[in-house]
Amino acid sequence: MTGQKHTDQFYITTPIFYPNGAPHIGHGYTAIATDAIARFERLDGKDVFHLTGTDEHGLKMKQTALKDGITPLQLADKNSAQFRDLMAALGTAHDDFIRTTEPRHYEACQELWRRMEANGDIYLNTYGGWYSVRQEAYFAEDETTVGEDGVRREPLGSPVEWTEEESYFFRLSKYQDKLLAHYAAHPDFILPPERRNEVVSFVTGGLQDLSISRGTLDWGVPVPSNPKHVMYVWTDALTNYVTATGILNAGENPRKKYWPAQVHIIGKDIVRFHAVYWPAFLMSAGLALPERVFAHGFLFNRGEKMSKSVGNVVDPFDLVKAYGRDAVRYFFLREASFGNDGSYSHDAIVTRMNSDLANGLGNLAQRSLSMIARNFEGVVPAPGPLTDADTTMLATVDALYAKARSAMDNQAIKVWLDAVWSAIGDADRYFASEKPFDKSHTLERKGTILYVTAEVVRQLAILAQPAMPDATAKLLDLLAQGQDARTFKALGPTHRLTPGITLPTPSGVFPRFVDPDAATPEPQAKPAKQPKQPKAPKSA
RNA sequence: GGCGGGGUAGCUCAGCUGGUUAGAGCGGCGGAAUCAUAAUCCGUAGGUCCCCAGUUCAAGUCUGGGUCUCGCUACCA
Repeated sequence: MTGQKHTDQFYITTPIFYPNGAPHIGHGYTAIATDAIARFERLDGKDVFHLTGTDEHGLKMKQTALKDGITPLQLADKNSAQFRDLMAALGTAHDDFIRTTEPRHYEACQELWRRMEANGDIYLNTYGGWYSVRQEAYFAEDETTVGEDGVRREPLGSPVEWTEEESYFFRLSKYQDKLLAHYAAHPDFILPPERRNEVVSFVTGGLQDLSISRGTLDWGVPVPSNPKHVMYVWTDALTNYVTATGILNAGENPRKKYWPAQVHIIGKDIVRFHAVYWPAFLMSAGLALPERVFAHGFLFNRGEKMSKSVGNVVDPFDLVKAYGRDAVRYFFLREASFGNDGSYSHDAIVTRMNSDLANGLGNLAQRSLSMIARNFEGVVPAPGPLTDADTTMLATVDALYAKARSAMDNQAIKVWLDAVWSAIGDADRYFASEKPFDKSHTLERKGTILYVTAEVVRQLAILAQPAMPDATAKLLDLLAQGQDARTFKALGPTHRLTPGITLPTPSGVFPRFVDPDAATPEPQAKPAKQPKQPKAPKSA
């Protein structure tokens, strides 16, 4: 394995989301995964900078705004706020939320442009294509069809005509070999490997120069040397990662130290932009390249792609409302291997909630803590001599950090969680075989078993924090752990649970999910025809 | 067409550089236990590891062929 550099800084980004409409589950998935990674690194002692935001320029925004009778900026304001709300609902702890309509971003984009231009990589030429006046957009030839009337039309039916306009081009072709050399020298630059293969194959096939400005659009960042042109959307959008650090802006910025980023988390649909265009832009501008681009897969609703026409589009806010923030986070992170596609359904979520959370971690905590409460008046017992079973159990949980760390070196989120939950199973077996409830035990032996179990729960809770910040916080409260005792430094044999401390009255941390209606359908956003049964246990 | 992934127990999937009776979770079935949120533990379910042919003392794990499936094959954010 080839982990990342273990510096003390960790700059991680989500893609900036296109607020042309309301957020959907895919946005939520990316945000949750990125947040879990960021939290993990932060707990592991890194100086983390977690960035997210919205990408607000481009033709689509303009068209939607026009249709709604508002300005593009008004549309952006409205929808960008929804993405902020989503982050809040999911409990992400990002450090900055960037909007591409902010002045700092204009400044950075224009500076990047100037540098690429100064390096001789930008030139003016004509861009030709089939243009639809109505759509204000170009279409590839194979997207268009010639009707019986002899008129060529784009997919939505408006006529197109061959149009050529001035456009600035970026000499992408110049970077083919440099990119290939970079991929070769940094085998983990693009993960997972399947995505890397696709990119290498694409680049090997030859690169054409890229049209990076539009003269027919006014909703974007103006080209410095020619304000009649606006930067093409990817030139604008990708730059956000650099903007947020301030390295292309005038003045001091304590975040300048964060570039280059350790990892860009993206969906697999935008790999090329991040793994080809973006590094080429950066090379041209003389900036360092991010260490890694990690492309995750998609989550499908019961294995089917979400689509408005099928009517299985799920609102992430509804999901959080129905199952709770932590459960949704945990499910998304555990269910699918990060990088592969996965699927979700009401049944699958409920199974995870009940099996892994309520019956797993929740039950383990409850069965041990309630016995400490009853048998030791809530005071953590001092362990007596340890048996082989005790030391084995402790060794198992002590080994967890190393496993989690090496998994997360490659953003293998599921591997990390699998390891933690595997230890929960071990702890249940330990508990069942040592039987602290057995009447024949001395009080000391009983206390030892409960001590060991509570210590295991403590470490499990610390390790599970990045996935479920709320529930684990409660769990650590139940173990009377101070804030300073919750980082990964507190893992392992050197930071055992302190005997003699008094614990609060234990209470359940992971509620069982009980269907209000046995016949509850999948978590689909229903077309309004069926009256919806409230699924949230506590909603009216 | 080219390139790249996949096809393993009812379901979802692990199986690294080839090596004893092929694993986990969920579900099903049968026991045990009673600390715990009707939670937990144990046993079991007897799977042609897609098919064919090879290499090898030995292949799910390598080679060739076939088949099914998915992704990429440039300006859509």
